[in-house]
Amino acid sequence: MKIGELARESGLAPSRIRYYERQGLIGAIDRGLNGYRQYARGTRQLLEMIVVAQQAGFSLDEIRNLLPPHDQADRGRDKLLGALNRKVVDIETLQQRLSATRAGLKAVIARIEALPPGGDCFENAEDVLASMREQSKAG
Amino acid sequence: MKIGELARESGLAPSRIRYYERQGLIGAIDRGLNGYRQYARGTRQLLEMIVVAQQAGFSLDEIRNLLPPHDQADRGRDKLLGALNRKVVDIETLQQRLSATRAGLKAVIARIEALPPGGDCFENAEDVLASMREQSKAG
DNA sequence: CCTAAGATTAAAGTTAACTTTAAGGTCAAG
DNA sequence: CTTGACCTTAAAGTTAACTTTAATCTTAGG
Repeated sequence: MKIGELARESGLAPSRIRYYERQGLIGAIDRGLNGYRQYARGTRQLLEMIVVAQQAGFSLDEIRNLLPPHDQADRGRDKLLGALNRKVVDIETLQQRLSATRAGLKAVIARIEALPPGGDCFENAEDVLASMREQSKAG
Repeated sequence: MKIGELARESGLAPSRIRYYERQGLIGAIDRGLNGYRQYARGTRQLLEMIVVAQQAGFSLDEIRNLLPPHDQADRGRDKLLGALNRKVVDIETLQQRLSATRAGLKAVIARIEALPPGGDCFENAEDVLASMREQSKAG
């Protein structure tokens, strides 16, 4: 599979795929006699994992450390499992942060709705935000 | 309150606060006779809201549109409520995306753990990721 | 054979979100 | 009245994550 096809299938620009390669995210790629990159079937899934992780707020640098080494297959399996499990924990952390944020926002909204118009919103939001901070420490 | 004090209280660098002002995130600030910025009490909360929104994955550009105009107080109240409610929706969307991601990861982990060592991880992850994509469309 | 589509590289350009720098003005303390 | 901490600005520098450009090579089709 050449880069153009992989690009169409994954929805990523070829330049982006080459960029990820330069950044060490997808390892060394097989080359045909002409020098063209030849991708294995798994690469599309790998790219998707990268994109998913990015959407969850990970930098490419973090993702590189999260992904298994591209060479050794079996030592990679254990590292992959460890990385995936840590990633789940990271996502759970993020979820808790979002829950706290959402709860805080809802509290702020309730306060503002209960107020007579004309007051200083931020003045009244102070303790709400304080409790948000507490909550996020506890979470 | 001068910028240094606000910086200490908020944990943001003064340069960052001035940058937010240039970007229109905190509006025009009162100046003393000496030209120093004089911040109102609410500014610390405003900065915190900005940071929280950033951590939830919003760009400064999105945040600018989310925040109420800095001038009119009462028309601002309604816009603020609208913005906050939309933000809650945004957070809920993100939470759903994260849940889908987490579920997908857990499924991938279960698959890999069930495999005999030596196989091609990505090969087997294919339909798992397919179902992840379904889930995120539905969510 | 010619052409168009698609592959290659290195290097430069872009955008967001800041920080750093340079050159200065202000203010409280000794 | 000078020193040091803090403020001001405009402009330049930084980092991440890409994209664009330029110059060249390969391959498939009429």
